[in-house]
Amino acid sequence: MGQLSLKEMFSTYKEGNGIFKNKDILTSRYIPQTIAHREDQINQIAKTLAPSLRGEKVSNLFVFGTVGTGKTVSTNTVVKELEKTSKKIKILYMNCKMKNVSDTEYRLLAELSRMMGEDIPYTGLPTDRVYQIFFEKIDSLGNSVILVLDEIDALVKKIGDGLLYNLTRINENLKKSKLSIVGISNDISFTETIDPRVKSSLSEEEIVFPPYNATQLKDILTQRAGMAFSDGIIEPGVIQKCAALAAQEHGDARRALDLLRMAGEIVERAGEKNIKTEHIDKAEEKLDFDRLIEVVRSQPKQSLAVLSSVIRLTEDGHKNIQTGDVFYVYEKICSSRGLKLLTQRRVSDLIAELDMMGVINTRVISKGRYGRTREIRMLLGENLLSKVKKILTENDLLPN
DNA sequence: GTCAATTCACATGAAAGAGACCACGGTCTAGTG
DNA sequence: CTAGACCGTGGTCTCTTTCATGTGAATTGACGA
Repeated sequence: MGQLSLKEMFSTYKEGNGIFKNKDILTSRYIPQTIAHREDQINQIAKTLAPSLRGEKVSNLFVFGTVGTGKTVSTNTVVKELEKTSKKIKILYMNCKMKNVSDTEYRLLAELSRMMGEDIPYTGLPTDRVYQIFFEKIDSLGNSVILVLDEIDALVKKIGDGLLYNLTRINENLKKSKLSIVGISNDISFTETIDPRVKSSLSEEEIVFPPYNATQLKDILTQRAGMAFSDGIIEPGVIQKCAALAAQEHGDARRALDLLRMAGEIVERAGEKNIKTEHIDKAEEKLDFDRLIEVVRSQPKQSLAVLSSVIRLTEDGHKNIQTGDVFYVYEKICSSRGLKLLTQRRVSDLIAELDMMGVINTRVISKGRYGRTREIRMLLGENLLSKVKKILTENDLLPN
């Protein structure tokens, strides 16, 4: 690429041919002034947390709802307002899905302590020591502390409910401060998996966020699009289509916003003037594509080797691929590349992980006398497959 | 023909190990006045 | 005397292995009609 074309590219990029006024408004980081169709829920949250203004202990609160129903935004809005209103309230917000922050008890406590200004090393300390530091720090604040645990189901899945148990009982040992927990979860059935004692104390109050329907999504999109895009860019029907697609996906507003933003980016890059409905289709395709490629690219070598085995078997025309077949091919790949050979137990887990990520599709079936196994199918279409194969080639893992 | 027992090929769980990373405190060493 | 290098100990974290147990329907074989 020559100097000039780079320069040209950057300058058109900078000007962005006037599609976006403010792209940030379409990202999930953006917190809108008013949250449409969530007044009831926000009021409920506010009512539950309000006693903290008088220094009283607030009931622990559980917020449910599928992805993109505004749980996080609504909770954050209330909580931020509380913090602004009273200096006696300290908010600790933690997204439990964050990698390397909330993978373990230690890290989570350390991070929370850090939020309160305590310097804790990333590793090396005994966990009970970190507990102690955390307790003491909270008590020393002498405030109402509200701990918001977003995606709390992910936390329990990773490190169990022991931490939650300790947190719910922490008030018994606190002299000056009071701690309340706000748990946010996508998974309503999640409470069934935790210790009943934790469950009862955690869900003193519960608030459910129902999914948005298409009409509500349309309102939200219209509101945001007006601020994010330049006037007259969006052709009629685009918002409707976006809302309808997202409504199919359990009323996920985040998805809807992503679609709209991606459509805008596609139009911007193509140097066109208007967003048309077909751009939404393209956006949907591209979002899925990008996500999957990113997932594959971030996989460790062993996992890629397993994926490579599946691809190999598929391309050789095998139907009904099962774990044993994959392991057989995987063994060959490992020995020819000098890669360390994992046990079948581990490979079985890797296959399950690939399934979770949506790269392959598996189903556990029992074939009677011939055992029980996973039936494995490739999911990737032509485009994705060739891109994935490129990644495999980069890692020298493509058979032959 | 019927029905319970058997069997296969893994799935799934739990526990424990390996090796990397890190903090902390003690000891050693070289440099300084 | 002191700052910094170095070492040993004790801790966590992630990935993995080892051992153990579970699973569901095709197959088998005993039994009775």
